[in-house]
Amino acid sequence: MTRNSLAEKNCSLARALDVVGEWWSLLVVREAFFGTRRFQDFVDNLGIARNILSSRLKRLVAEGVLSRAERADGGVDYALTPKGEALMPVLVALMQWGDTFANAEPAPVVLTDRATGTPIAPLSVRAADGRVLTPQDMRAVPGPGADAQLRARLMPRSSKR
Amino acid sequence: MTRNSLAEKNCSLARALDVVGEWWSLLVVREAFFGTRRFQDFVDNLGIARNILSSRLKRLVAEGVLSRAERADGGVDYALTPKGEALMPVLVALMQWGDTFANAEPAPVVLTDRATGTPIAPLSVRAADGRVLTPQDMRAVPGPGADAQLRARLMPRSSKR
DNA sequence: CGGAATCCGTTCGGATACTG
DNA sequence: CAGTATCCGAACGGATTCCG
Repeated sequence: MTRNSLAEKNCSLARALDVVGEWWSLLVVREAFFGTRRFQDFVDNLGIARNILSSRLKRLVAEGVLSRAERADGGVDYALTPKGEALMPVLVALMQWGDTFANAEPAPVVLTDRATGTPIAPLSVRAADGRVLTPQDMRAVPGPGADAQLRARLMPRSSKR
Repeated sequence: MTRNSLAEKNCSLARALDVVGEWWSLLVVREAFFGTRRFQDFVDNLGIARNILSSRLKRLVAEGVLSRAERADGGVDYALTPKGEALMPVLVALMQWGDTFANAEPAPVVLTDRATGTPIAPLSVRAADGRVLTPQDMRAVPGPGADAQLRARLMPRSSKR
């Protein structure tokens, strides 16, 4: 299995990518964040092919990222579940990185704090005590779910780098 | 153009995905974070096909995410550039989400603060003043780079939701 | 060791048409 | 409106081979 093999890997990142790493998935999730709920609106706003959208929605619903509800008038609403809302940091991280490094300057969309109307802060990785960490400040260590191979790969190099 | 059309879109997220959204890209970046630098090590650690790795490395170098340097002994080193290191929040966000929602419980890898050895904090989106924001606390507004269509889509819905 | 090149099956994704 | 079904070209990705 080409893609699914990723999910089997001993890696949370691969697992996450297996769920939302497909080409349109995160765009669909972002649309949902923006308030889009109808099939047709997704099509119009994203310019996505209908069969692909159908496939992505199905997958996201199956994974519990979106909920699907038929309305009284026959329409169908897709909305983010808590699991889907938990993807916010992922979206924000990607958007901010895109704005900073991969864009032709002017940000098309700005996320603001509803209370103050001011833009949100740049995401930063922090220690448990709140200190902002750089990549050099961090270290990857085997967790409880690490297999032997992974453990061997992460432990030995004491502080080489 | 199938994929490239994404990059043309008026959306930082799409731009970011165009660069690091391909199937192996973020895994490669994560490996680089873990200290992997040699072609063969990427192959061994990720189980990626050599031609695909070659393609991804080339792209990431071209995009300025990785640097490529030939060493005295003829070997080649790939390392993260600042632009690549700036992807850390993206990786962390995905890993944490995967750990929390898409995994069979035990985290295979734990990122720790090198100074204290304790796990890093969960990522959270914050307002400019540091308050933690929920998705409901946020609002997407058109930025300076928004086109007419996007502007029309983001403005009108005053506070509906 | 670090690729480039080729082969080949699978999948992706757009377009279109059809259904309820 | 919300899909489903089909077609088809393009891309992906693995395996293998060859090379400096």
